[in-house]
Amino acid sequence: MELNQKDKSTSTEEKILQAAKKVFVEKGKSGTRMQEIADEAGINKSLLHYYYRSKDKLFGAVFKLALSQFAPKLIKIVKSDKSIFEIIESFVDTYIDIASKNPFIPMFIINEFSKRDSSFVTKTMKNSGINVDFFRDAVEKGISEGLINPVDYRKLIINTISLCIFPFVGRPLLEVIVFKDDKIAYNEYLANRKKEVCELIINTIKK
Amino acid sequence: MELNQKDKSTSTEEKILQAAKKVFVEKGKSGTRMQEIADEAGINKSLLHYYYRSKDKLFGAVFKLALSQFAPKLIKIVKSDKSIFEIIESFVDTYIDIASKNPFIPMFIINEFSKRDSSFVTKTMKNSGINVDFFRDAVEKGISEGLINPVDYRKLIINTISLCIFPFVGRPLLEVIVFKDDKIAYNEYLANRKKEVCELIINTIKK
DNA sequence: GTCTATAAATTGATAGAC
DNA sequence: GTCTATCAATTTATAGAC
Repeated sequence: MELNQKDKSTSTEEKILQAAKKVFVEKGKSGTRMQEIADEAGINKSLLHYYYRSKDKLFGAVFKLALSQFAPKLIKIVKSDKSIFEIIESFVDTYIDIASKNPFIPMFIINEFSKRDSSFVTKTMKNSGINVDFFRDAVEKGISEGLINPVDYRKLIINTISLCIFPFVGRPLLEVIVFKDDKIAYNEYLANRKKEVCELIINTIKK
Repeated sequence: MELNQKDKSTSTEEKILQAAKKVFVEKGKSGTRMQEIADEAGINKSLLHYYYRSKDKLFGAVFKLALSQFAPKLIKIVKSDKSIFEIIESFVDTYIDIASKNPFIPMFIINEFSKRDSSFVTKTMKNSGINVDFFRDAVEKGISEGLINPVDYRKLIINTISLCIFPFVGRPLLEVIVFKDDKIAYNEYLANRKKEVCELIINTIKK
């Protein structure tokens, strides 16, 4: 019995969570209707409340799940004792990999953050384990060892994230304006993005 | 009489538009209540329908207004016959200037685009006059004149926009994670952003 | 043009049968 | 655990007085 319940992939609770994730990520919190989540999950609307009590709590579970697809792997990379070059390469590689498989999550997270107060952002980030101090240490180590030029670690991480995230967050704009509805061209561009971002960022710090 | 109506800054129609802009930009289309716009404008809710018929039409007017704060100036810069160096510098300078005065507009535009279908994006962009071909021409001119290295104009414009837009779109994240709620540090960073982005981009193309 | 009152539809949430 | 029925509150939109 308990073993069967551990098979969460088919449990109602899990079906709801996955359906909620799909709809919330696509339409945002305020644009989502509980009925649409129930339809997506193929179950009765009452069950949403039975398992998650309220829309707010269900949204909270979805947001946490979305964040957990990115945070742990990226934190591990930044915390490693590899060189700053390897950390940046690995960070860019992993970020673009995950985002390619979940292209709407970056916009979802960033947009919902911008619609809530900063205490929500602070609390959520603290819980996720994200901390820029490890990145700062890796940069300072690279500087003191003479590997890279002196550089502001904050500018470095912001530039790196900017270049990684924008192709996903700005996808609708890029597809129309830059790639003129040629989705193949956009995907080819994405495929080369890792190398391009790494080279650009490394060039700004290498001696 | 007609002269007084031309003074739109105090007309009811204009008061509604400005109030709607404030609320829509802050909360998004689905998160906005007509009552809140009326309260913000200090007028009766019925007047919103009297002047704009529906929430949808009012939103359309706001979106057009928001886009018009960025598009015309940027189009003019890209269309000019200046060198690609000057175009990039002027583009970055102007974008960050406008965004600094309207820090929530970039997120508003990009988010509402991502929540509608691509035909809406295509139609809106066509109406705005935005066209990447002028930028392509300026880049190719720079290449043929031997000013810059051969470079993909699409990558160039995407990298430029990425670096310009992210400090605004990702502001809640940056303030908390990178600047640890030190809003002064964030503003100092923003003040130096123009120079930083220009140098970074120019470095990727100059011989 | 501006207001009050209210219609008409939607939506989050609960009660209760099975 | 899952369903039907329904409540209570909200929200867009309109009718009509002034």
